[in-house]
Amino acid sequence: MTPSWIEKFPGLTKLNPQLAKPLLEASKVVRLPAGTRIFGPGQAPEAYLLLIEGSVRVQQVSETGREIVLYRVVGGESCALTTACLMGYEEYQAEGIAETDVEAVAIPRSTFDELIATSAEFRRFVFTAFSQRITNLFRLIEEVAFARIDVRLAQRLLEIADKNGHLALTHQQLAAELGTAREVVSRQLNEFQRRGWVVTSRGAIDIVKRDGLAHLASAP
Amino acid sequence: MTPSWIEKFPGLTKLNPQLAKPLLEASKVVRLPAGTRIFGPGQAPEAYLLLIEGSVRVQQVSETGREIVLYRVVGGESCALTTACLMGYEEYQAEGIAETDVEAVAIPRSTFDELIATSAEFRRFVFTAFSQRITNLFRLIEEVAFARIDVRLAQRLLEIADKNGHLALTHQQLAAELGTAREVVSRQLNEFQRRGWVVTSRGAIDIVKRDGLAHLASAP
DNA sequence: GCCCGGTCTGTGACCAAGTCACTCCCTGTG
DNA sequence: CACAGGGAGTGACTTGGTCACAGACCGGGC
Repeated sequence: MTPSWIEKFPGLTKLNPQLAKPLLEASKVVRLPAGTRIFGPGQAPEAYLLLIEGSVRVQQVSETGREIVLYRVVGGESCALTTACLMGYEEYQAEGIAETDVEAVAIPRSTFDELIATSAEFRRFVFTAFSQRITNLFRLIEEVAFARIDVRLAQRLLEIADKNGHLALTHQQLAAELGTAREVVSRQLNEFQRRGWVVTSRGAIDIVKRDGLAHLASAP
Repeated sequence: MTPSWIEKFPGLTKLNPQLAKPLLEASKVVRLPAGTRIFGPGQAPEAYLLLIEGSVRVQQVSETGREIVLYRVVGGESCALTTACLMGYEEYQAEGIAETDVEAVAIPRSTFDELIATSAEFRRFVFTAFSQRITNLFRLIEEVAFARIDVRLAQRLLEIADKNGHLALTHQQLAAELGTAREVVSRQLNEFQRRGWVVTSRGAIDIVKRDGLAHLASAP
C-alpha cells in the first residue's frame, strides 16, 4: 500500500497513516532529466519537492560570472528549504540544477500546509532539514572566509570522487565548486600531481594516493 | 490588555486572540545586559526568543581565532533560526552576543510547539524569518567569495555608522565584521582617509564624505 | 587521412589580500 | 609620572585571483 518512496524518508515513516493517506494521494512522483534547471532567477517550482533519487546542485552565480556551489540535495532529503525560500521571501539568485536524472515527490502547497498544520512528525522533518542546511551554510562561510584553497580542493576531490578515486570534472567545474578561479585549480592540481597524489587528464582526475589528500584535507 | 511588546511583531498582531492568550501567559519578558553571550559553544538558550529591543550579533569563530559576523538580530525579529538550529541539529560553533542591552520575549518550547501546531499566522512568521535569514546567508557567501574587500568595508561602514556618520569601532572589530585581518582594514581606512572620505581616530571613525563610500560600495 | 573550430589546460606577469614581525602611540591607572 | 596594554602603522613576504596569452586535445566535415 505504502509506496516505496516513503521508505526513503525515515522522518516520515512514522506519519500517522490517517495523514499519510492524503499526502500520498495528493502528491505525485516526477522525473526530471539531468541538467534540468529546477529553480533559479526566473524559474520557480510550484510545489514542495522531496528528492527520492538523484542529486540537485544549488549554486550561486555572481554578476561577474563566477560560481560557487552552496550545497547539494540528494536522495532522501527534502528540498523544503529551497522551496520555502522561493515562496517565502524576496528575490534571490541562487539556482538549482539536476546533476543526475532526478526522481522526486512533488507535494502541492496546500497539502504541504495541511501537513505542517497537522503533523508534528512532518514539522520535525521540515525543521530538521532547515537546521541542517543552515549549519552547512555556516560551515561553508567559515571555509570560504578562512580555509586555504589547497585544503578545500583536497576535501572536495575526496568528496566527489567515486570509489575508484575517479572524477570526471574539468578544472573549470572544480573552480566553480569552490568559488575560485580555474588557474588556481590548475596550479594546485599540478602540485598534487607533482607530489604523486593524483593523475590528471583532460576532463578527469584520478586519485592515486588518497592518504596524501586526506592528510592535507584534515588539517592546517 | 495586549502588552506593548506584541506590537513590535507585525506578523503576530493578527494572531487569533484565543491563541495569543496562552502565548502571552506562558512567555515572559527577559532583559539581558550588553555583552551577554546568549548562545554559543557550551551555552544554549532554553526557550525561543523574540527580540523586542536591542541587537544580537551572531558570529563565527574559526579555530585560528579569526572571526566573521554572520548577521544581526534586531528588535522586532525572531531569533527562531538560531534557536531552532541549536535544538534541531548537530553541534556548531557560532555564537550570539548581545551588542546592546536586550529585551526579549522568551517562549517556552512547549508553547512554541503548540503555536506552530495551531496558528498559520505564527508559522508564517517563523518560516518567513527562516527564509529571510537564508537569503542573507546566501548573500554573505557571495560577498565573502567574490567581493573586493574595499567594497565590503565601505558597505559595512555605511551600515554601522550612526546618522552623524560616526562609528565607535576599532580596526580589529571591523576586521571581525568582515572576516579579514586588522592590517587590511587599517590599510583600506588609510586609503579612504587619503581620499577624504573618512577621518580616523583611536577607536573611532567618522564618515565625512558619504558619497565617496556609497559610490565605491555600490559597484565594480 | 587532414583541417578547423571549440574546449581544456599551462604559464608568466601582475595585483589584491592575508600573514608576520615589528614599532610607535595613546590612554587609563596606580 | 611611569607603565602596561591595547590600538594603529609599516615593510617584507606568501597566497590567491586576474589577465593575456599559447599550446594541446577532441570531434566533425571533407
